[in-house]
Amino acid sequence: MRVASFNVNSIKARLPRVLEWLDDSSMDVVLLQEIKTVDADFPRLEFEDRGYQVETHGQKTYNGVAILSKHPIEDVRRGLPGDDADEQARYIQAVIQGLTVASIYLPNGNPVDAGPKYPYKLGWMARLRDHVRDTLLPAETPFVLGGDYNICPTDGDVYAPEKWAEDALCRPESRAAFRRLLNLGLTEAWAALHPGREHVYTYWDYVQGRWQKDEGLRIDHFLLSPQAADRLVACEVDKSPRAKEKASDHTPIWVEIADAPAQRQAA
DNA sequence: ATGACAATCAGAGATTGA
Repeated sequence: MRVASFNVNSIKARLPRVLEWLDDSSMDVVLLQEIKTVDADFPRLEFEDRGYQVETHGQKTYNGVAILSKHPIEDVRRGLPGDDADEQARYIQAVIQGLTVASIYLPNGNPVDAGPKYPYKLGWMARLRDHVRDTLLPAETPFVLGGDYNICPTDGDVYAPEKWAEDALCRPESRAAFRRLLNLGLTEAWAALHPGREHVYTYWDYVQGRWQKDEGLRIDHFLLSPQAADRLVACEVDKSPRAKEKASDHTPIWVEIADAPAQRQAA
């Protein structure tokens, strides 16, 4: 099963781009971030016409996540547990053919020095870790958490690390929180399959020809449970959508998860 | 230090993003 993650930076502004990419790629499941619309205004018919089921967790103007799937979607959960007062739509989870998937839009966190945004980011990461530790891992089932993590795990994931050292995407506290998540026993799919490979990006700012100069950041990731990691066969970044007119500033990343092995017969 | 660019809401310009 192929699962992609794509921060579209507004599903309405990006609809033709996303549809043409869906037609060209062969994804079973697509995790979207920054749909920037409420559920009622999500263009679901266009996706249903292409054979995708649609589940959204939207919000007016900002954030918003969604799951598209060619297979039935079960047990949908909206919102990250741990703070009932948090109204930002950044997490949706579901089960598809026995695989738990989540679409994650982790807070950006800038500015670091002032205001609530950086504490909110670190708090959100702590809540995600709690959810993984207390609910997802104990189930001992395969899961993939895909999305825009707004974290550059290492300096090799940044075009100019010295310029970004104090940014919320690169700060030591941000990277430590990301490692704490991995240290629960998760596998970061790209890093696992492309060890040592640097300067492969999933985001390029619109300004100053960043795309043309390949000055980007790797901030979109897939984190896999042990049961999913055992079945991981591929993880790739598809740069082609970023080159188009009216592109998102992100490009899709996808993983291929092998079918579950047949149950071993009792002796 | 600012703005480079894109999107939203609104119907101009502020806010957000990474």
